[in-house]
Amino acid sequence: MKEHRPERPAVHARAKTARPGAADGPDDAGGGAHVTLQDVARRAEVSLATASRVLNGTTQVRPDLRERVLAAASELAYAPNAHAQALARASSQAIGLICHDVSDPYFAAIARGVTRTATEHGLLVMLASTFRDPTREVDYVAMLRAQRARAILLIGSGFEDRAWERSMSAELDPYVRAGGRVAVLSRHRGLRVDTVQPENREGAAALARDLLALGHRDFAVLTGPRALTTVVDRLGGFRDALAEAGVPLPDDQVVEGSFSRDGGFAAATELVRRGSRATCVFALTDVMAIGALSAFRHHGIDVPSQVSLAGFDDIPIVRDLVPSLTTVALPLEGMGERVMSLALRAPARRSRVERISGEVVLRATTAAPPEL
Amino acid sequence: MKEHRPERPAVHARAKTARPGAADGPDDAGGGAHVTLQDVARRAEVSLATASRVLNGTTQVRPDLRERVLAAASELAYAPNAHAQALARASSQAIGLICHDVSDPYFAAIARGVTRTATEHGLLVMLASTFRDPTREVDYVAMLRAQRARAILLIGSGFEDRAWERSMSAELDPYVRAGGRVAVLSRHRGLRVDTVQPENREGAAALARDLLALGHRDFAVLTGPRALTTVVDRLGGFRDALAEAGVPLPDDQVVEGSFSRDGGFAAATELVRRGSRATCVFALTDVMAIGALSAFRHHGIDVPSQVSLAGFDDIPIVRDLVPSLTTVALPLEGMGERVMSLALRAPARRSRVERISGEVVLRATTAAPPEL
DNA sequence: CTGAAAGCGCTTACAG
DNA sequence: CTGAAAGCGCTTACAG
Repeated sequence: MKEHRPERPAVHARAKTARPGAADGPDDAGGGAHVTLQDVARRAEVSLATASRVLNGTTQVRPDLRERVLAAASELAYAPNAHAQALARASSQAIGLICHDVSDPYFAAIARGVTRTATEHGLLVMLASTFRDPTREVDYVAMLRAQRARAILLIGSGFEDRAWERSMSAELDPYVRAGGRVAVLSRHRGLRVDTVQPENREGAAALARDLLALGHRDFAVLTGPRALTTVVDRLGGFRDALAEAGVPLPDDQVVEGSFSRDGGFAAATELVRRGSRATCVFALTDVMAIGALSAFRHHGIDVPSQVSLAGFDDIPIVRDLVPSLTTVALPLEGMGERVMSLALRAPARRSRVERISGEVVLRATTAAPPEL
Repeated sequence: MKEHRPERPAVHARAKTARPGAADGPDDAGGGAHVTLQDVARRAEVSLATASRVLNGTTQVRPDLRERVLAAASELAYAPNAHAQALARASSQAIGLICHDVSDPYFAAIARGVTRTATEHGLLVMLASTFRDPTREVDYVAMLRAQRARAILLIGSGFEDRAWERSMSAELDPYVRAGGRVAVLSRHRGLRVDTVQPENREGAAALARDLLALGHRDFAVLTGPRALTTVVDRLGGFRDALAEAGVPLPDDQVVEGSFSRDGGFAAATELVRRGSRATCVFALTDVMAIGALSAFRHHGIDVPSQVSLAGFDDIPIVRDLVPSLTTVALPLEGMGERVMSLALRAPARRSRVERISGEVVLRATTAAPPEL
């Protein structure tokens, strides 16, 4: 195909900007320049405008010209420069997805829903993992804003922190003002953006009631960082439902760990160390519950005969655990689809909130409390 | 901040291109235009060039001008247009990551390594899940090429299909010729690009030998689609090692399923249905093994006392399974870092191949075969 | 150190 | 239906 390479125009008004790896001339062996629409037009012997029209299918173009353009594009393996298109059209084909960690099954399932929906709309997903660093989260929003992403999706609990909220708003507000779309999952309403909101409080309360019905009266909770809204809601809902039944949840029965398998392991271990006499333990997320399950096993404590254990989320793997995990099921993949769809809809006068209810699923990690 | 909004120049050589949501004037309530460098320069009363220099820190700029530019940018909440930058600089800040499914723990772990490394280099990751559709894979490469992604990473087994190989090369070759970088994980060498190659064959062979040492002589294998190179290598390595020990692997003891939890469940069920008398089953991936474990349990077959089970990959969860899974451990996150790093290095004369060896980890799903 | 201006690769009203 | 040309928002040699 070398002989097909069109000549660059011999005369430029001024010298071309030198670019690394963009050598012109005969010795472009390693790293030639990209083929441009101009190249295609020249080879098809039509104007730039015509070539553009053919390739975008906007207007009618005479069949023979059309053929020539298509042939030229294919022969040159032309790929339009998305940046130039984005600039000229003032819109991009990408959306941004910010989560804490894609390798966490919870986010992975949601990301699956998001990417599938995005693909259906011909959009590309730019993925960012913050690893729970608030600063990095703000930085990513700035990058996505620079990318003129069509929408920015914030997945995962926000931080209860005024300073963070301010700097986040400082990025988000101008983005929205300029026409950007923002949708979030599991956030406090402080952000005033379209939201998909799992009913954490209600789900945890329903779980508490089912656990009480099993006969439990001594509970412990494995929580994540208190600064996360999800933690506040799930813990609050659980505690309130217990209180309604006249069952207290002593402070020393609430152990904090990170929202991870190891965090759950550590928190459960700490619980054991404290000599907890809880007959039922609620881990605020399934991922923590998995760690707790391992910790109990490690300490020779049988689940559920000695202690019952419940999680929250219903990530795919927990069905296959032995014993299978009791949890509050959330339609994770569907939630991903919902946030993406929400962000694709025209903005509303006031922010929308889609509530997602959780469903308690009693599996094998919970049973009646052991006899005294 | 409304009063700070700089006036647009009153006179244009011709009317501004009308853009949806880009209204000028007083009623830009919903969806104003983005703030541009021009706006910043005007407010700081400097030239465009100076504003650009300050914001990029390239050249020295007089301190007072510098201050003014910085102040203006911050007051206007300026975010540079990455597309314009990409166009002017002829390079972008994004890399593309193509995998089969992010929500699969195997890919999730690798994606984690990739994104972490990308972040360290200030790069954004564009993520695409193909859900194992070869056509979609080629389409994504085209999109990433259009985005002028700095690098394209292909994660996951390729397809043994001439037609697919051709169309993939048709996209990849011009991309590489134009200076794009490509690195792949688990591919056949046909693609001639930098590769991180887990030693599937050797790992499976080592596993076979350890299983033989345990006393097993009757094996079965749960495979994925034969068109995947990973399947060919793992199955081949396993079978060859058995053959070396004079142990056959009958064709009817090799059951094919999809590379997923459900595929593993189905394949194991089929094995049971066939009345297999294998004492040891090798699932080609951990994800399949998880499904198989559930299937055996479902059929009342105890692992490992009645049948031993082994997987491959060592995804994070398998340590927490009960019984914990015997497998061939691959440094998944590290592999993600390696592909990303490979793609960031200058291209070599001939493609590099980094071999990653797997390590057999005997856990609780394997034991000596039951007495006859 | 600073500014005017060309150029990056497209799209699209405007005038045939 | 087609082409010449402006404009999208930046960067960066070039000439002070």
